[in-house]
Amino acid sequence: MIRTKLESRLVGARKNLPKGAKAVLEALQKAPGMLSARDLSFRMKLSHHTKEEQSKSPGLTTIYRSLELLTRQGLVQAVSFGDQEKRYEVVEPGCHNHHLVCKSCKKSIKLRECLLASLEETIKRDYGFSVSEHLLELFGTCQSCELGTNLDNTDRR
Amino acid sequence: MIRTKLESRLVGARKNLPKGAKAVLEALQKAPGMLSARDLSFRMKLSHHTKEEQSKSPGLTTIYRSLELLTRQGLVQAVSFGDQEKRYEVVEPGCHNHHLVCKSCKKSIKLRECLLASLEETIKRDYGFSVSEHLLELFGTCQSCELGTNLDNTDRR
DNA sequence: TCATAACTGAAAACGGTTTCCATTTTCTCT
DNA sequence: AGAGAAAATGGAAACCGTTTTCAGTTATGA
Repeated sequence: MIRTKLESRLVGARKNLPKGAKAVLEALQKAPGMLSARDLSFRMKLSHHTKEEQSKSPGLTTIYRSLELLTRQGLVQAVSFGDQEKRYEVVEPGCHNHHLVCKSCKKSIKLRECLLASLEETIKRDYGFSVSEHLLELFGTCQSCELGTNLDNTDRR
Repeated sequence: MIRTKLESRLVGARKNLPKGAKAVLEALQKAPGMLSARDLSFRMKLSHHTKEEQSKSPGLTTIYRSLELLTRQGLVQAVSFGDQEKRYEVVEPGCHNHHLVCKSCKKSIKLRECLLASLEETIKRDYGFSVSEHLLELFGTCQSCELGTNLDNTDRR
């Protein structure tokens, strides 16, 4: 069977990811929240133990490339908070999340559903505009920070 | 009367803006849409005619500082589309806008009202989270691009 | 008018991301 | 298994928007 690598990826999807991308996906799955590329690189190095092993974890370039690939495949979502740095998280294939980001403890809560899905037809009606993508992140204070009961200072984005 | 410059700014608000900030605000008011800092710098230079005058238009540093000041005062809004570059636009003091950004003609339409205002109490109820800020931009295709009737190619962001 | 605070701009630093390019790994077909 | 092609990789450099630094200028208030 003649089939380019690109083609088999489209068929096999996440089965035949390059080694680097697999490693990135795994690291991202283990992570407690969203990670920047640099965070990822750091965590992946730590998860190896000997110095030799550490040198085996993918370089930043590969991490960026893998994130791009995984994002294209819909396995990972890039999240932008309006600052320079993008964060990444694993998603249900093809789905996306929005977040409540606590400005105090920096933790983020995933919204259980996309608030905009229903609004997009209203927009089509009112503005004649077909929405295909959107950016939505909410910032504020989470319950435990508001009540002062939050004892966990982990900066867990 | 003893009053620091900072204090009088808080009182006089937009009256006694520094020269650079005034110029930036004016340029932003004249602009057809959102402008990046670099766009602004470019346009401000063009709006002066002789070489000598051009050298009088504020440098990039001052532009960034002015934008920061104007944003703090609520006269200008920084808009993030999830890419590197921030764009700025004049707003009704203290208000904010969201946009429908056409991926084809790059023009953006201001939403007539904030779609989230009503949702924020739902969020408080469902998640115990108090939203104080949010990021919302919508991307897709505007009516004239969809119908193929858009003859205007101006990249007017 | 003098002293101080505010403002400005050029250049350098910065931080996240992308590109370049030479090397290594993996795949595919015999 | 082996040869040749395609894909993947990593370090260094480039990039790009933004911020900082610092020295000089301008405005303000007593």
